[in-house]
Amino acid sequence: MSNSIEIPFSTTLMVRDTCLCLHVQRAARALARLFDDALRPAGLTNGQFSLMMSLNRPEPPPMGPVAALLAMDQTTLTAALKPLQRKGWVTVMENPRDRRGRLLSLTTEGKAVLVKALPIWKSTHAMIDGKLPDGGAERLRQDLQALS
Amino acid sequence: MSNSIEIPFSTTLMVRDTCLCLHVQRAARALARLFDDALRPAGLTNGQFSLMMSLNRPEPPPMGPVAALLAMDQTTLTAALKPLQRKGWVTVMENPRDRRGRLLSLTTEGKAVLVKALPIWKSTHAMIDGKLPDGGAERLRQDLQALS
DNA sequence: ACTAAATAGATTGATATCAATAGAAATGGA
DNA sequence: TCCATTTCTATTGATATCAATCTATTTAGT
Repeated sequence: MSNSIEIPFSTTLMVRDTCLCLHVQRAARALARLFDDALRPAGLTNGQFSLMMSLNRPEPPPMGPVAALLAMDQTTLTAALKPLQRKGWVTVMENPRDRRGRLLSLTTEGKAVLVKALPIWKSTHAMIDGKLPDGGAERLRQDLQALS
Repeated sequence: MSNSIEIPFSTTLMVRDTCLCLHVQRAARALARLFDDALRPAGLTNGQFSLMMSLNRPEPPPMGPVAALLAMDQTTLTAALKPLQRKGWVTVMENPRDRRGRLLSLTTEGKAVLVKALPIWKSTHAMIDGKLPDGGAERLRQDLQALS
């Protein structure tokens, strides 16, 4: 038979070494683990920290803009809010101006958790920032933003 | 009372704008959606494509090195293999040299799926590559690797 | 050979992610 | 006002992710 079509190993190596999607997913997993480990004493994951920090605003935002800011699906946001609500750190209330919508806000306890997490974020971020050359962080942020 | 401690909004904006973890997670989600959409006709997600491509080797690798290459937890790899095994694209066999371990290999059908997916990857990757300035892709890969 | 330590994966439980779909409420046009 | 459309969110089902824990096997020290 021998009618099987194969991709040469050299092509595999090329894809592995160049695929931006793979490189970003890989870095995302590594950074998530790093921040999850660091933030664990505060009781937060990296995603929960980012979400709660994005809720620390003068006015409670609706879900749509928050999901867009985090570049996540709205259904993902709905799910991500559940554990934070259970812990009493986030409040989800009906928007009186538009009863389809919800308004998200931090509770006093939620704000206290963020206060505890902030210095951890600062030191962890400074650590990974130091792994990049001067100006590398800003360059990286711009490159990543260009992909979105 | 007013004993609630708050983080100033300016700090929130600073964290949002500078957090490399958030920027990488955000880009990871956006890129995953982009490649998932593109690869859907081939029946693969971006992660499945990367995993199967990494199995396209002369010798079937054990799980550990594959998980390390993809920077993912070994338990994640175990779970990710399940749907691919069910579809008959990947074979997981006991390593005769070390009966604790497994050897991963693509089936003929799995290789055929990869062949179908490769041109989709190429065009999609060229498209996002074009969003970066000249030399930006290589720079980005190096910056991301420095974080891992 | 025997046994303690190390290693390779699997399982469980919790959260994260998104597509597809459904529901409720607001909006706009007739 | 009425109805079709749009908008905002929730639910379901599938996969992805990791920590904690477990089993089986190999390796190393004796």
